[in-house]
Amino acid sequence: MLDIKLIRENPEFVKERLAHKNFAQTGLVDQILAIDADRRNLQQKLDAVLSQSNLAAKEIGNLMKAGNKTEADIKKVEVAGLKDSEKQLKTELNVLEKQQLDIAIQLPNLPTKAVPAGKTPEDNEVVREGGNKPNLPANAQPHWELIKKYDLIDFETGAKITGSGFPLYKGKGAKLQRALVSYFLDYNTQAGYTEYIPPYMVNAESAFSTGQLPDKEGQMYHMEVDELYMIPTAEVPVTNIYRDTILKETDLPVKMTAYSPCFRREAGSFGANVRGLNRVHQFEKVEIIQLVHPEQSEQVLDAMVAHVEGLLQSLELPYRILRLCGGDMGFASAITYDFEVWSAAQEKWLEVSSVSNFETFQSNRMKCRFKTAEGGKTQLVHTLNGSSLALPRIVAALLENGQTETGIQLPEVLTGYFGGGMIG
RNA sequence: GGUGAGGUGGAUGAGUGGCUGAAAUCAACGGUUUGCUAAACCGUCGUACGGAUUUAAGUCUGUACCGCGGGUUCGAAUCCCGCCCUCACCGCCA
Repeated sequence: MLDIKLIRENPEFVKERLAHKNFAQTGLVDQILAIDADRRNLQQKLDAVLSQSNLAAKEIGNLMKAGNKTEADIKKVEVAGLKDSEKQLKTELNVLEKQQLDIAIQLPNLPTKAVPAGKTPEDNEVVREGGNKPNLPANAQPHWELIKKYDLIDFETGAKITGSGFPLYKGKGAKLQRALVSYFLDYNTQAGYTEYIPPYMVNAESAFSTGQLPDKEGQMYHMEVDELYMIPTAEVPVTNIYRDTILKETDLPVKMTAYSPCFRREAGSFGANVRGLNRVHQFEKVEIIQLVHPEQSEQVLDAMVAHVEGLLQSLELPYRILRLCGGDMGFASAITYDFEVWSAAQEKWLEVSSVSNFETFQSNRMKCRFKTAEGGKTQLVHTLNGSSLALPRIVAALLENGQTETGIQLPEVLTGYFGGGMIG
């Protein structure tokens, strides 16, 4: 959520940045300003009335104590008139506050100046590429064939148990998941991230704080009976650890990592893009999250990008890093880097990580602040997060890129976790 | 699911209608003392939304908030109603 003070003080800047994000309804900015002005005006009136009745109540109390009942009764009649306008003003104020909030939550985060202009994925900027694309034999197979060949995942039975997009991992396939999760968590904790196992369902308040509600309502599984949502990412429960808190400046940065299954309805997807592991409703992911001092967030973002890049390098996968253009970025993000790995057999790039700086967008919703060491002022922290990493497409790339005549060659770094270097 | 108890500031915890935005203690922060540490002593120590003033840090000021929402009353942390949550015991269960 954008800070109303920023909108108030710099509306033209806000509009310009929203346009950069390809957000059409810049008229909302003028609307919210008008409502904000009315709201403040009304609050002043209400406060004045409340102040009067507070004073009157005190006087009545004193009169009663002095035994002057007649005077007190006269006062009471006076106050009765105030109560009516109090009630009316309160109602009006509530309406305006609600209207203001309604608009505020429709406004996406502002992109930073580093974000390239553009509307579609084609406009994303390739920051750099790394790793080597393998030379596969002519008969190289896509991962869904390899999965069958080595009996790693049973999609059909998963569909029988639950529905399509709920993979049933089996044997070495299951073990590879476990190996990857363990390796990723170790890699993250060695970099100073504290490991968590969060709840996998969250309440509406948590989903609102990180920006999933109301923007992505339809993308989450929703337990209506208990009014809970299955998490689409560990980002939601883990970031919410610090909802409604005021940290000390010395507590920053807070670095957290968590493995969780992720649940996504992805109602809109179809076609070849959903083959195999390319797009599923339930998948495993290890997430990294940081809460940092606003002055640090830019360089922390770079550090997190480097962190994820190092992880991909250790997996010996060919990858590239994209800086997303304004139009392709998420609602809550100020700047996002996407990581893609090269799927050799499908001959296309698969997104495996998304690292974002949300600046104060989430913390403003969450009311996560810190007190400065000097002056003791409270201000909003910056939040950042990224996948480190999402498993399915990593597995797809590992299988496709590692395929040989004799089996699938895994990167060296996994052999200890997997208990061997080959599948097959 | 049943029964009982309870939700007050960072923590413990007092407060049953006006003197309470809230005692006290602890923690934290600043200072004095000290060779260093500790102790002792002094001081500071909630948040949000507004307003005034200041170049600004700030200062002054209004309102709201004692789990959440509503009600009674001139006046509510305190009384009433609904909801949520926590704890204990029982039941069920990995």
